[in-house]
Amino acid sequence: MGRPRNFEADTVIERAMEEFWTHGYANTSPARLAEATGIGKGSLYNTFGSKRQLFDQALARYGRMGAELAEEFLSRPGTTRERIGAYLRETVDSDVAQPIRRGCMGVNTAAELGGHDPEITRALRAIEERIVAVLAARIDQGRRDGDVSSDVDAQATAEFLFSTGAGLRIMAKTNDARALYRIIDVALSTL
Amino acid sequence: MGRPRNFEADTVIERAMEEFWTHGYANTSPARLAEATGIGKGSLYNTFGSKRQLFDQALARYGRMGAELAEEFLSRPGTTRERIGAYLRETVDSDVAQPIRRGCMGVNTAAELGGHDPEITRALRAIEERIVAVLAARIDQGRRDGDVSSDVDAQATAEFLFSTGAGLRIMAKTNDARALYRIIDVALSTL
DNA sequence: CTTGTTTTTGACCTGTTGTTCAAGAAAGGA
DNA sequence: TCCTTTCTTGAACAACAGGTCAAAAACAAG
Repeated sequence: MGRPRNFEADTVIERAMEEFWTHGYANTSPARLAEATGIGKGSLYNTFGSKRQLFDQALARYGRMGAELAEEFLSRPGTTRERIGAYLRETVDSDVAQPIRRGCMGVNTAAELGGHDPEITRALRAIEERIVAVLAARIDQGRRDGDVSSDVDAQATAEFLFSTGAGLRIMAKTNDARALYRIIDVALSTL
Repeated sequence: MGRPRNFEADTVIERAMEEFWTHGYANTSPARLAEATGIGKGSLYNTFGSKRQLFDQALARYGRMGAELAEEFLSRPGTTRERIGAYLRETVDSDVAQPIRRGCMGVNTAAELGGHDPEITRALRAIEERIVAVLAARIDQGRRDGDVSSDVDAQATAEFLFSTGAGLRIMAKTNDARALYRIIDVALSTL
């Protein structure tokens, strides 16, 4: 009953995510969101409640995508170092391929709202923990396989590599791919 | 001749820097700047031209401060690893000490405006190069002193450590000091 | 003093922000 | 067919953004 929606909420969230990702939270106006998603401002508010709630959903979606990407790259065959290297290079490549360097939405959000907004800070933390867990599991596997020294602390190194990823996404705003690749090589020498 | 200023431009830039640092560019309004600096909006525009130009000066000041901090920490006695470790821990400590985690103004600016605004991107790049040069010089010294292996590529490792610093400042938004210290320890193992 | 010059201030301006709302459109059920 | 319900849209809203400006204030020189 009632008039049916003429859009898919998921598609709207995806387009909103792109917009927030590219321009940040403060610099993305409802008018811009309406244009990017193709639906009216009224529908946006009717469906998602507020700009902030839409952002929450966009960030959650981004977090899921990020975790899936990490899982995908780290589960493929190869040594731990090869796989983590491929994963980090992939993030660099996809970053550099974009006409404007938008970096990582998680990192950008951490810079803009992390520490100020408790709810967003928690959400970021949850995304971080999920990816760190994937990295730690892969390093642990490497220790069992013998391609990673047993001296390596899987959790600490996973946190370090996540931090390296964050740093890389910031550096991607001012550096070219070659410099970023060099940084990855140094980071991988900890394995 | 003429009415004298009843404020020091440098003090105003410093206060504005704090404001931009804490809240970001978009989230710092002229009204807020006027309140934080203690002078009227008119004087602000009369002296600095625009919010953007004031920001440029604030960022330049931040860059100078950052380079000086790096020089100071790396010039003190100790091994390369000790000194760079102390420098990285210092940034973590000063971050964690603040009631709200504001991170690094350079990193925050890179996330917000880097890649979008060519002039700001260049300014960030200049700050980065200066600090990387300080790090590279210290690593080179370490190689001569013998506390760093000659296998270590000073420039690449300096870029890596700068990137680590950027990552740490992002991680400081969601992690406690202990986790950040652990990340520093792993990063230092590349030396 | 006056005059000329450079500040200072807050009121004011225009455009935009995030949000709401009234009016109408598109369905199913009575 | 006419409700009822749920959706759509864009106009309208108060608040605030970034910026300007006229008037008054504070000095030095004549």
